[in-house]
Amino acid sequence: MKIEKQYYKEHPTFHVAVDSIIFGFDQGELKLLIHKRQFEPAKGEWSLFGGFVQKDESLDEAASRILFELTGLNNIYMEELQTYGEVDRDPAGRVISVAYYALIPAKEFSEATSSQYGATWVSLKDLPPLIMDHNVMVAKGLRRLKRRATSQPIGFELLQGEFTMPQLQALYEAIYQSELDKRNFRKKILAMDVLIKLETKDKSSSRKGAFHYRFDQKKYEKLVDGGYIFTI
Amino acid sequence: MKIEKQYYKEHPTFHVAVDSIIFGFDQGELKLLIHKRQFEPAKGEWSLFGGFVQKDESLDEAASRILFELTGLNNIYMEELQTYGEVDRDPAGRVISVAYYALIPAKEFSEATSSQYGATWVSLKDLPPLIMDHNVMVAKGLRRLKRRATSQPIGFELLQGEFTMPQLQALYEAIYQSELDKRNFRKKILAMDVLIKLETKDKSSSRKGAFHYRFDQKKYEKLVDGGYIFTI
DNA sequence: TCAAAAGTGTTCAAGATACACCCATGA
DNA sequence: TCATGGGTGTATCTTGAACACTTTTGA
Repeated sequence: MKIEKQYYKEHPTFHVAVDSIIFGFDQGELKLLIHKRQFEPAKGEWSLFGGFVQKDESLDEAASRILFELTGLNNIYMEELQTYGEVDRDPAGRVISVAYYALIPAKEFSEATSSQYGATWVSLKDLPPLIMDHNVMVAKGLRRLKRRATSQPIGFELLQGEFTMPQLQALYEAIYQSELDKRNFRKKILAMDVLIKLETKDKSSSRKGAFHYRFDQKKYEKLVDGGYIFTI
Repeated sequence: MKIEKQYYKEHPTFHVAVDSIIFGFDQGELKLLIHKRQFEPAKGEWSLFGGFVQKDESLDEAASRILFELTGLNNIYMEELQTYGEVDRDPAGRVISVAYYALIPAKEFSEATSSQYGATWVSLKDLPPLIMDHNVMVAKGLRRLKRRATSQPIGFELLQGEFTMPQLQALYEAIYQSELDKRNFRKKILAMDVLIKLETKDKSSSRKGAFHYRFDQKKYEKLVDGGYIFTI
């Protein structure tokens, strides 16, 4: 253990941060969760949610912890997006930042904003300038979201629990920023055969009401294990 | 500058390494460049090419530098793949590793092995066990390569310069590990309209000889800028 | 002259797209 | 009763998949 320690010690160490691109979906719009930075530099400016990795946690754990601390949300779908390591990306010192991308289910949407840290959902259409390279991270996150959406039923992550076909369609329209034909959309989604149609209806947006659906997690996992690739 | 420095200093720092998954293509096979580790722990075991990030370089720069130092190759296509940060992934201490994926053009293939560091090309079919989580990294790199290959003319990175249709097809067959119909393959590739057919022939593999092609970089960039998505 | 790889078109099936009307309901 | 959003089927086009023979040439 001595030789290696010595060899490792010849090399520098760095602060490692995690920044999360948190997408949500509300009122027909795709949104991003941001807040005003609590510390210098750039205190008070718009920023992604982030924080420093600690000694006893993995990167994934750090991302989850920070999301929980700042929004109270747990068990959120997160995945690593990209690591940013330009020498001068942070004016206050060398920080290597691992960007994560996360999807907040609609039902937890409002809870996320009740935090003490001033979390705010902003529409992606009018995203303000963010600190440092955070706008670059968001652009990359959006690209990933779009790609994911074409090959995985990612929509279900954003709409956990019960949802209606028109809601699911609106979500995909928000992601692609284009309109879809509702007959073709239904056909494709139902052809995947991973939805359970419920007896209940959602009447919040029409007199007739739209049937609730639920995502059949077990069926989905079976298909994926069997090598099935979703295309939406 | 004082407040922030103080805030940053409350947080731990980490060794940050770069490990490269280097793909090459030779004799109809997809290969990976590895070597025997030069230092403890796990000295002498098979490992990806890697090293520690230094103070004055970005992650991308570190990856390029390390590739150059260990193989003498420059200007190689590299992109970040994923960052690995499990607490105990390195038995000798906490190291966060950024995995890169790289494609070595066929014509530089043999030069890569002439290094003093014992670089060796191994077929992906019989990959030996690698140290730590390097096998996981390779698996992820392979998935990325396959996906990239379906949506970008990545083959041209691996076959830089002049190549023939049969060579290009062999490359895609190696990536997908399945056989392709040569008529359909030609049709698709030529439909992309980014290849220049040359007058010369490669006669190394048949009496008749196969025409050389070259990738039309400018045409390709124009198409991509115009939003075109390649599908192979 | 023949062996060995290069080169070439057409048919068919499946999947994607375009498109218009009836239904249920509460106000 | 009517305005509003929910729900449904068919025809057409596009795309990918399957498939066999001719050409060139050096040995």
